[in-house]
Amino acid sequence: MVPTPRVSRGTAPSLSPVTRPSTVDLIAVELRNAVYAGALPVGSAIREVEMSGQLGVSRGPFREAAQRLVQEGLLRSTPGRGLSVVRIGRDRVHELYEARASVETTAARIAVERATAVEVAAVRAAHDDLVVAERTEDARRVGDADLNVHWTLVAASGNPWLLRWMTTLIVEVRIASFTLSEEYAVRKDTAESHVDIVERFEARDADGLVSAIRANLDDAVLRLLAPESVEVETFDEPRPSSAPRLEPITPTFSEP
Amino acid sequence: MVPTPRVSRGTAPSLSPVTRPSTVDLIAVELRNAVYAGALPVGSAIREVEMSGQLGVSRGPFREAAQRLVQEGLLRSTPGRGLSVVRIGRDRVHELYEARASVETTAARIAVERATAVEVAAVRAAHDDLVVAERTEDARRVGDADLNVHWTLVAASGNPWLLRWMTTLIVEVRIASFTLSEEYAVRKDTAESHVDIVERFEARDADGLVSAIRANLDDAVLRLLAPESVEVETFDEPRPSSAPRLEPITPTFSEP
DNA sequence: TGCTGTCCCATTGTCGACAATCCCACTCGG
DNA sequence: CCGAGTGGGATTGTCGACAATGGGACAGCA
Repeated sequence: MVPTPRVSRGTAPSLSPVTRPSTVDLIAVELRNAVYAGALPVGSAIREVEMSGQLGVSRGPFREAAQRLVQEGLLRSTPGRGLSVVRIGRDRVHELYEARASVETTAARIAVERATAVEVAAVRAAHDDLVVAERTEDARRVGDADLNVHWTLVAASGNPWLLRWMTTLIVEVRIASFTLSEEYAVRKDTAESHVDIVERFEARDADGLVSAIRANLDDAVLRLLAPESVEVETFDEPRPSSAPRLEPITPTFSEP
Repeated sequence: MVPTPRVSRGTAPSLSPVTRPSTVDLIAVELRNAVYAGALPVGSAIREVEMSGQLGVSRGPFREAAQRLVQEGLLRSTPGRGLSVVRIGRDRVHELYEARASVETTAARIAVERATAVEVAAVRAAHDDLVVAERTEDARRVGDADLNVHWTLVAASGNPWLLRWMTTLIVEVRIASFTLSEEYAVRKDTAESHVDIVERFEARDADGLVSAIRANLDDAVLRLLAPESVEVETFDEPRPSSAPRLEPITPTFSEP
């Protein structure tokens, strides 16, 4: 599941403005998760009737939500041919990680300066999850937890722009992984260096944290581009369910 | 007019894959330009029937294009209330420029390393335009040219992610300007520091270039947040035409 | 006079339908 | 046997229509 930014009202007035997600929001989240999870294979075409049917909505709202992912660069829209999941091949990995490093290092410096105790704790917690996940040897769980550490760190910066970009980048990293592994595999991307990241962050050591992040990302690029590393674990069953099944959208009136 | 990224095939095979913009693409560009030009005032509601009518399309494609801008953060969609142009007030300017600095400085270092001669020349040309624009004393033209220098520099990095973000950031900077100036003004941003930027870039001096950019952006933030600076020029006529007029979409089969 | 409740209109959210386009399999001719 | 031409089926692109929601004006009551 892709972590999604939550609007956090900084101060606490007596009443905070109520905000509910639109149907398009819900569909977009569902779609993004589907791409992230590999339920929609990279490069594959997306049939609107089928998808919108599974979500329990008509093609109209579905197409609107899809355009959001097109803007994000996760989907591609070819005029007469419809939608398809993008590929991120070898040639683009370097640029992807340049962008990712830019966001993460900037966020790191800001977070070191301004993060609250609970935000620091959140990063630590995300790292704990990663450690637990690593024990399961489940490559996908590890990948999720890995990315979640990075996402949580960016979230700790409190910068909405960086967090928005990071939310998309996470999915693109996964797409790159899928693309390079030739058919729906998730690299077993265990990284020692995450310990450094969390420790440098807790120590509020900006330069050290940036270095740790850079090291981690460089390592990730190497693993990704390593030709058929043995460190890769492939799933015969690419998708959670054989058919790309999306949860139906129900106008949830959720209680906080 | 907002500069839009052009897909540039790096190598030159005998034939490059033909690609044409979808209708949604065209509408999105038109909408983005309208926001950028202030034709759609910040905070104002957007009436779908009116807008789509002016563009000569039905509400369907228009709504799809609008969702792209929602994803960018330029428009806001409130469930029962429809679309409106976002505001970027004092409290968010700092974060906006943090994000902008991240993109621009990263792009700068990459561009210094990898930019070709023509890309360097493009930045120089953009700067020349700025100098010319400054002579006209037209605040909006100066603003356009100013932002275009920065955009061209990011484009010179060749990184699609950075360029995509920059394309949105430019509009958000303009939105911030509109929001803070209380009704459709464009700050007269004299650009001494732009000379440094171009010179450091031409000299391929990465650190110097980054410093120049930082100085320029810090200066811009100060100008923006300076309470009612005298350096501001306000237009009584906020919009190019009194009614937000959008160019009709014609399925252009454009020749390169 | 000030507040509450109600009605109406404008606008949005959603859907189904039609036409245009594209892909694929088949057929025909060299 | 291989290529181009052709037709059918499926899918997308676009539109108009209907129901639902929200905002504002007006009337009623304390």
